Amino acid sequence: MFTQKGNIFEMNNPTRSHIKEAAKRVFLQKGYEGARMRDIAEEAQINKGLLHYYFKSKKRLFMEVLGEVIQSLSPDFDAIVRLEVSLEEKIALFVDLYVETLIKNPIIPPFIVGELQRDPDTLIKELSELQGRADLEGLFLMFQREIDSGHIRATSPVQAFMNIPALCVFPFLMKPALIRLMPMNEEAFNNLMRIRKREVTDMIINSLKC
Amino acid sequence: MFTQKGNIFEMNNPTRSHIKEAAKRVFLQKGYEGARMRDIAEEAQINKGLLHYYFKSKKRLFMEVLGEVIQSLSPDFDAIVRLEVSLEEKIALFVDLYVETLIKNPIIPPFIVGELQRDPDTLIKELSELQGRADLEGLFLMFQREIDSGHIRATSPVQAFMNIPALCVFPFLMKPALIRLMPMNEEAFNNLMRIRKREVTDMIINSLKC
DNA sequence: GTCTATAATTTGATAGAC
DNA sequence: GTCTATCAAATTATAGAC
Repeated sequence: MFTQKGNIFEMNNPTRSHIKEAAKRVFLQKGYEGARMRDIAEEAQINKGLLHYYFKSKKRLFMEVLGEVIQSLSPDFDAIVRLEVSLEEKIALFVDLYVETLIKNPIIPPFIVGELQRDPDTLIKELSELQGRADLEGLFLMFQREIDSGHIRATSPVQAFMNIPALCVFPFLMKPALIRLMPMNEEAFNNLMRIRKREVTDMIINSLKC
Repeated sequence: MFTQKGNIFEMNNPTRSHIKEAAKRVFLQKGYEGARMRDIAEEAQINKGLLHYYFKSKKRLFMEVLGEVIQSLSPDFDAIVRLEVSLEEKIALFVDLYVETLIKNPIIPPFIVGELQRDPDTLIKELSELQGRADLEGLFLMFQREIDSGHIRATSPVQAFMNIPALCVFPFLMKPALIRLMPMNEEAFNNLMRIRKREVTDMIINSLKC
């Protein structure tokens, strides 16, 4: 019959989704190995038995959470690719979207890095099912067009595409170190990242000049 | 009397250091939470009892391993800073050292990211005791001199110093994804990173031009 | 020092009352 | 559905023989 798993039924099941949200916070913070079912029950302010009633096992609960996290990872870069603006503006928009998304979800990067180490295949599988492969091709095509028309220098797209995430995400991975060593608070860090947008955008654009 | 903890006595205690090396491999691979004392015993090909005989507890064993990992993180950037070569060459040397170190120790970055999330204060404390603070000041001084003499544009050193690690380390954090999505093997990945050195060096130098 | 056996604790999972 | 009580398995840690 109707499974309780789909998102469509989730709103009909406030307790279930409430637990899942609590689990998401705990898993994102502590990772799969570090997270305890007890922690999740406390975070959701229910007892452990109920966790198993709704999700059967820690693994299954985690898989559902992972699915949702992956889903949320796909803000529409598509829209930017299709915009009728210059490459420079597109890059600026990419960087802006990246940094703002990271400011909203600062603990996703270390979580992804941890999962990539613990169980890469499962994570990759979930990522692949995001059907976002087409977008990537669109990106490559755009890139090639720009090279052919002489707007940018011929360069490896793999290398180039790595640079925006590298420059944007890395500071968030080092955030616990940065805020302690500077030192600075959450807000100061976010300000630094917003200022950094310009720096990153300029670097990327310069690196593509002929 | 003489404690067995110091490095001086370690060579007199081959079993102990042998266990520690095994523990290092397991902790680096699986992280503190994911590592099992049983895994470590198997890796060292001894039994669990002996682990506690030498290290008392998992926590203590981990702390010793962490200390050694942190120590190994300090290849001498100092020497490069002091070299009598142009800033451009220094940057190229930095990038080269960074990438080659990462190729030799590819699983350190995700380990550090994990620890930075799990217990940042302990990690930072260990890092601070590396007495490497002086070097950092030297780096800042060098940077400021270059700005004053007009060789590079005035820019935030915090931002600038983040860029080399970001561009070098990030691909290693994404390595499990990259080798599966391309796909490529270990050797191909390392080749890509060696080719990337030039790309990164150029980006950094360009970003500093007036 | 090294091993085997076992204790003590933690943790994921289940059973059953309400 | 939700809770309490409990179980079974896993995991860290210790005791004691050799």
